[in-house]
Amino acid sequence: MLYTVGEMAKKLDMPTSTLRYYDKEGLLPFVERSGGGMRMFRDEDIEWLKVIGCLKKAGMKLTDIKRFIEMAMAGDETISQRLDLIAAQRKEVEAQIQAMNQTLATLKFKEWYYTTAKQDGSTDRVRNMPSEQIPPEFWQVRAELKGDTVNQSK
Amino acid sequence: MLYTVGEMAKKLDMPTSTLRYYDKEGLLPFVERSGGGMRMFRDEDIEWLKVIGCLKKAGMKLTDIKRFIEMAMAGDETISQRLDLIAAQRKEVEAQIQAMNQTLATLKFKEWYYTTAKQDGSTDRVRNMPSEQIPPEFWQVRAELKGDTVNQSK
DNA sequence: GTACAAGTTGAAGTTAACTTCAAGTCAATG
DNA sequence: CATTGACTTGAAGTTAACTTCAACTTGTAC
Repeated sequence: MLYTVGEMAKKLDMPTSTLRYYDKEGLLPFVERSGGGMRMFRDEDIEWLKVIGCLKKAGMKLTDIKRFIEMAMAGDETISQRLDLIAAQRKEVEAQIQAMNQTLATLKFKEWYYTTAKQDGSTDRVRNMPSEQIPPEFWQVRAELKGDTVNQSK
Repeated sequence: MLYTVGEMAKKLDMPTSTLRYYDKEGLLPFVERSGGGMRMFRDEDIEWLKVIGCLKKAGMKLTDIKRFIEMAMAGDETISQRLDLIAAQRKEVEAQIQAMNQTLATLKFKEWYYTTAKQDGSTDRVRNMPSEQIPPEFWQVRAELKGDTVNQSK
């Protein structure tokens, strides 16, 4: 089955302009052309585009994704490099998730903070609250926000 | 304790240009000025800057962060709005973490894929491998990449 | 009081990843 | 074979969040 750029865009739920842009940037060396010069996507190209989407979500720049695609086009001699790149990116994403969890912890503290303040009708009490009155799961986050040093695990 | 923009930048490990930019954009209405017009940061401003950093990591735009800061400056009447904003952002971050985990799953599949291909010296076998020979934890991800419909839990 | 590092401002430049536009071509339909 | 909607291209425009620059001022150290 062959698809025009518009059909492929609909399948992947993205604008045609993005597909054309990716092609222009060299990310889609696998798309063929009709006699009249139109892009013809194959079914298996969907998988490539989904991989591109994954790498993008992982935070890779288009130029780096391009290099990955070029490696893949080069064939089996690049398998090891591709593995390295994917493994590095996996570690990257794991680090990002860790960072996001830290951000989440801070937001949860702030949510508790404003929930408490809302009950009081004022931030006065919660702002100056001593640690003993604060749920333990927030101790770490609050200390970091305030710049206090806190007991390190050791 | 008072700090100049340079001292504060060092404390927060960010360029002075960013602090000045944030100030220009109205994110730092709390910084005072010396007689000669220099920004004087207080210790408690560090906390505000860390909160701004948290909201930025959470994916908020500077204009929205500005609105939050303005609310905080307005005082206790805005507690409820601030709570709503933080709670919404917390949900946002939870969704982002979920999405990141999906991306991670795809990368892990790809890592297995290229590890297998590397052992074979070719992608041929793994590319056409039937599901039975693939570790079950990758079935879902591979099916989504290929666009296959897979058994939904129901 | 002079040097000089560090501060100030407004304006312009940068970057990535698109999007929009204009002018023209292709292909399916009746 | 004419219409029309979807396609083509290169070029220019957009956006957010900064960074850099130039010209000038402030504050501290000697």
